[in-house]
Amino acid sequence: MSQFQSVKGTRDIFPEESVQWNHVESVVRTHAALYGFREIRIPVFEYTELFRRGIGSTTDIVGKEMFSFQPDPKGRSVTLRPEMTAGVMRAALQKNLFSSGMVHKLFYIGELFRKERPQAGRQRQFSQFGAELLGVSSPAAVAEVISLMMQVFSSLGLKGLRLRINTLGDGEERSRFREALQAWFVPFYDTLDEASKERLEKNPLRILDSKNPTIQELVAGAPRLYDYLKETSLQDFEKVLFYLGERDIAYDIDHRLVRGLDYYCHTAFEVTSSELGAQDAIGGGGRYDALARELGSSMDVPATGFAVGMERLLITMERQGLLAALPSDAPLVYVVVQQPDLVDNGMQLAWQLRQADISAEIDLAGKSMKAQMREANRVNASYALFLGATEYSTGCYSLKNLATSEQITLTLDAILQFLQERRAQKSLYS
RNA sequence: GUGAUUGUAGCUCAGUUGGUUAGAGCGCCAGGUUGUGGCCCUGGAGGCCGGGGGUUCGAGUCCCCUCAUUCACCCCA
Repeated sequence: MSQFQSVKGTRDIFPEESVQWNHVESVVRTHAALYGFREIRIPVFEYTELFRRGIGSTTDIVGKEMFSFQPDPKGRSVTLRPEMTAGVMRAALQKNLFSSGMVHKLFYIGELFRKERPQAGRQRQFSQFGAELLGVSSPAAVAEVISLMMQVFSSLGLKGLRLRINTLGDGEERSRFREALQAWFVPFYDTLDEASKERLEKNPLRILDSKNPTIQELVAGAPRLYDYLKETSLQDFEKVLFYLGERDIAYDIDHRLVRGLDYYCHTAFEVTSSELGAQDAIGGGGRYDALARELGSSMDVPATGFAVGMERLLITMERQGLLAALPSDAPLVYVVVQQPDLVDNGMQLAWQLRQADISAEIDLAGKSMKAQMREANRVNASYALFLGATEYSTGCYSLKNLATSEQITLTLDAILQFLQERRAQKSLYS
């Protein structure tokens, strides 16, 4: 259309929307602090090898969705982060955070990049917030992570979200199950669709959560991972469910839930929203005890984490009408100047208001008084402060409440004091 | 990567079987007595009808290509 076109799958967030993002982010920060998670910020790109090893080379993300490039002809390939977990783990290992067996609780908010075809709730650049609990892995740790995530949702006012949860067992249990599953599907090979055939080779577990109805019918009769779990794994899962129950967190056990990333084990979970289209997963996570080893660590770093898609979260909030009532960023005062020869004084006045912590705007384009008033109305200012010849000579200013049309005339000091009180009240209610 | 969808003013959209200066609502700007907005009234600015090629006396309307959008598959947050 125009010569100005953002890259496919990317978008701009203008001020009206930024208010919404800031709101969500501040709720995230507040609750993370409540649980003792502290923020980590890591690079937007990493060596490609990190993701290949961390996420798994059989996954679509690594196979075909990474933005990779070579910054220097002889250098190593690097990749725009398609997810956060591998990077967070790398950072922790690099800093040797676990030398004394410590536990680290970290959260993040940041942009990710995946070269997928854009559609509703899916972009090539998107944002997630999430948390990683590193250094210990236990049902208690899983419960902490899930309840942080769910508490953010409920604090934002979200309703009707569905938490699905499952256990994937440990590596050994999973590989026995995997073989059994493969063997079971072989006789039905010809009835499988293309995608499932490929999965049968690479990652048979993922056939379980196929969207294809005929595949789903087939899956109903397939072996269940549960039957391959040892007592300790089952008890581990039961304990997670126990904690969730204690905290009044509703969940559905879903045996077909298989997370797409290779590093998960034991508990895996996903939160979906019926408000979204086909891309209905708003957040997900699980335990990934083996990730550190996969990345080459010589010691075990058991861990649990979750990630939530900001865009999908905001879409859901929008559909539930949760974005309308957010506090506005409108100025408290709009300074209205009567005559051109008073604009310098007006500028000074606006500056004085701001010095007193009162948000103030003033016309910068030499507009008529009527236009200035319209502008004051348009930016939704609470008050108009008039500066004309009378005010200039008397030192008393007229302040108009734009909602009630009431107008008072006071000295500048009195007005500053009045507005500071109003500002305090305003922030109390917003 | 596959399949479909849409592309006309800042925004949401109309544009009849192809036919003279392409429209509406909202928004924007300016007026409606001299120092005061929101409502109302009047006027105004703003579109090579996504881009390129073709058919035709003539195309926003038909055909092809291209770019972009949206939705679904795949996969995932």
